[in-house]
Amino acid sequence: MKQQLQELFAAAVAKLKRDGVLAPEQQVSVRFERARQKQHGDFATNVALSLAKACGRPPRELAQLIIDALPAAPKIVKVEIAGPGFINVFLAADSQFQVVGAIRDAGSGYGHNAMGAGRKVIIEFVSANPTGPLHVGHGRGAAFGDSLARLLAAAGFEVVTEYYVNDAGRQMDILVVSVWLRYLELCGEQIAFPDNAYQGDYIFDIAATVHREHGDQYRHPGSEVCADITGQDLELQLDSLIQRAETLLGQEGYRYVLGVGLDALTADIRSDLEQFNVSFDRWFSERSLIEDHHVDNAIGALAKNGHVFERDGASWFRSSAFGDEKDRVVVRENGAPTYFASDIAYHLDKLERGFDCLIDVWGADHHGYMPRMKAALEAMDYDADRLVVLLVQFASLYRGGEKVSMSTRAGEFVTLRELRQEVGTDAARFFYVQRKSEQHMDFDLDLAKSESAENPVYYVQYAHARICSVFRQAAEKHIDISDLDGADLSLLGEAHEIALVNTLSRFPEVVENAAANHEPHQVAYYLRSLANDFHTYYNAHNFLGVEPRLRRARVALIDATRQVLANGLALIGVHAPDKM
RNA sequence: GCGCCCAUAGCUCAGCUGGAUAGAGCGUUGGCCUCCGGAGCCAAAGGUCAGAGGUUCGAAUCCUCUUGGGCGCGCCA
Repeated sequence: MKQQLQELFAAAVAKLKRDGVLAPEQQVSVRFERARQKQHGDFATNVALSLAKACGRPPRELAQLIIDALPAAPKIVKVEIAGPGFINVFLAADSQFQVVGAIRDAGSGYGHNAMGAGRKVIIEFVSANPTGPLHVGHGRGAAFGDSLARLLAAAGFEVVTEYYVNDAGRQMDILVVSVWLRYLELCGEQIAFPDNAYQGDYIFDIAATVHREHGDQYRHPGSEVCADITGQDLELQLDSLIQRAETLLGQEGYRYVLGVGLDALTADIRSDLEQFNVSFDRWFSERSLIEDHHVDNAIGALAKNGHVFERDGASWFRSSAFGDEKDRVVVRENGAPTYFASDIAYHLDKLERGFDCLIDVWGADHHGYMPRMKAALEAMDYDADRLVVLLVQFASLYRGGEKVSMSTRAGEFVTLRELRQEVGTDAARFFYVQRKSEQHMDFDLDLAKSESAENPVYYVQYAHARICSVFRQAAEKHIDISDLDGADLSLLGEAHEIALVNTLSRFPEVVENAAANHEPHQVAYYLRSLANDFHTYYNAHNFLGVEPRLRRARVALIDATRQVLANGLALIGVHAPDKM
């Protein structure tokens, strides 16, 4: 509808150009907004206001000229000038109800569009280090990234989702040490477990697996393991323990412990996310990049273009030449590539796989990382704009009015699993996705629990269940609601029906806007308002207990409503239940 | 010190990319059919859009400054 209006008005503007009212070279984009208030009609445009200055006429006079130049359109019943020069358009009510048929025809495809034109997009999100379970902070990124993927797919993009597994580097070493020390405790050794190793209970479970499978095979005397490592700096102590693990376990043993820990943690994360209704097309291993020499190749690509130099025994990428605030190390003095180096390789890999657009969802604490990543793409002759980084602000967690720490090492965080089990996946996802991603978020656990019954998600789901219930009632009471396709929609026209159908027809715009701006929260807000329109209608009118022709029209309308509720909920990964 | 994000009702948040009288939920107060599910509906109260300038027909929205909060500024990941 919006588009039809734009075409009509574009025609009017073209006529004014021919008549010399507007300069032929004048750039004009007619934009329509839905009127916020009923007395302003259905749609409004400010085109006369924005063009008034350029053509030297008062806005209201220009508005009249545009209206006079408008081609005939049966769907428009009235056009009027309002305020300083807005043009308000009033549509014929019966033409608006046609969307009911369109929705029922399109089914689950209603609201989808072709904006993406099949362009390939890869969305990387969560990508939490596999050193412990996901906590509620990760939940926000998961809910956001997954909803965004659904949204972009609905907008005609070819979407692939990926989880980048940081299975290389020091954190993995700390994991090995943590597991090994707990294992040694299980063997009966006296160990002073370091405060800065991973404290969580899940480390015991992994250690128990090692012990169960290999008994005392990796056992060494506690005195030997812990010799000479007291009294130093805590991080240095950890380094010493890592070295000790390497020498005492040997390469094979070390890799084994690492593998057990990594497998257990990634499997845990994966099942956790699946129960959160989030699944990834691929889990991409950082380690594989290093072992397959992709990291070397990426550094080579930078070097080939002359952007790598040596200093202090390390290799540096001259990212400052591309807008970064300083240069960055890619190969350490000890010969090991940095995390940044593998990340460059990872992004190069994504580009080489043919993705037009790379979307990274990062926690806000990584924002300083963006300039160097973009710099790397440019240095390898790629357009940096192909990388879109979306920052998700932190969720500050409160319990009983006090801020809760979310440190993985301390093991004191609230896990996503706990949240899910307490409030449920649907409520949690809706709660997360309601906030736009760049908004700071206060997540009060007590509140989330106590209000879970008040969560708007139930309001929306209830609307869906209620409609399903109407259909069940009809079947039970043998009320005829067949041939909805043949319903005479012109029988509709109550104020509540007009409000409802208006909201229904808005859905495609909401999807397009939400996808274009990467804002899933718009869908959540839309759904609330759609559910509100339905509940209001439900309370004011009877569907089944009216004469058959009107019944058929009304049931067709609520069937379309059910469809849009289901489509919208699907976009944010929330179930649309038949009953609650 | 430098950089990024944020500040809207008592609380948690929207505000359609600069539009008309700033909106929801929760909380508070008062109402609703013996009828398709009351996890619902209707109504009321609640605002100097952090503050000050600027841009223009028009600013919560754009620019500058100030205040207040979050987060960064590693050969960690």
